[in-house]
Amino acid sequence: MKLSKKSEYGLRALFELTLAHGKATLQRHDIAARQRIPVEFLEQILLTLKRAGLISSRRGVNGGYTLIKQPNEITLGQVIRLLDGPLAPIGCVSKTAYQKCSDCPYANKTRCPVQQIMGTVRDAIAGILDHYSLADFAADHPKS
Amino acid sequence: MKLSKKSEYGLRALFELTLAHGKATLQRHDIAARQRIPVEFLEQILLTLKRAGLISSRRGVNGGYTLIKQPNEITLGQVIRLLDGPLAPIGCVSKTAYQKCSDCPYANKTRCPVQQIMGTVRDAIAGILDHYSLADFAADHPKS
DNA sequence: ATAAAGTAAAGTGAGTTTATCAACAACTTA
DNA sequence: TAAGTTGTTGATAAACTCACTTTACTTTAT
Repeated sequence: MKLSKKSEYGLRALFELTLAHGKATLQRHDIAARQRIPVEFLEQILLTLKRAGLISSRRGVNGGYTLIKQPNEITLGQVIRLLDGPLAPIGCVSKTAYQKCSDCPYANKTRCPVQQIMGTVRDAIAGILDHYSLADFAADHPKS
Repeated sequence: MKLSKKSEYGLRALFELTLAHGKATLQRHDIAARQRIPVEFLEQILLTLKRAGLISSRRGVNGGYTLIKQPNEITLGQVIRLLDGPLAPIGCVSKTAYQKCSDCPYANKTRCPVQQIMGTVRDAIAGILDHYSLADFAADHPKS
């Protein structure tokens, strides 16, 4: 049930970009310094966020990164799925990346006891994370 | 946000033991066969469940494992914590195994944006898993 | 005594996480 | 256009975790 550093850093980076949204572009070392993230690792993360169309970057002297979508259009759920994979604790209850469990004795037959409760957990997690956007994220922490 | 195989197998094993509760003791290969778990791995799991006082075992010819507590006294949350560690997605929001995040720029200062939302997630997960017992687990699947 | 069963710890191979590094491409300003 | 700054990409790798496996006991019933 763990969130990876990758996702954590990704969220922190997007938090900074949200605070700067509409005001400034941030360079990787700014983000890295403010959130204490290893720069090279951060690059990797920013790259996948860019490929996913969440942020854009400008090279050259006054370059840096900017949010490309509105903060309220990006949910934490999206971000974590992007960086960490499905939210579901177990493949067979994932809605965005369903995977049949190959070895399970209940597969394709009757309902599986584990599957049932984990489905509930998944819904709870997704319910929170898919309804919490970067805008909410930043709104809770106006200063800093 | 993943549940390990260890926890999954542990839950399945306890499910079988719950069904047999009061009726029979189960041997490791019975459990393994019914739930398709590698026997040797299962042993390891049963051992930690035993050390934690959830089950007891008898050696020798007609040995096997039995639930030692009442099914409604064991929650899935307990089991998963035992086998997988804290439910919290991030150490600094765990209630049973709190860990200060060393590198976080918000540590000890103001509230951390990530910490806040992850706290909510933790509460949701724990809320479900700590109120769902083996008894509920088995009640939902009377036959099989 | 012996065979069935559980106990315990260490080992293993594959994969993931968390980075680091180097070379390159592109952009900006002077 | 040259110099300098920044982003892009891919390779590499240490450390760790996962999911078992192996090996070597110890206990118990018959």
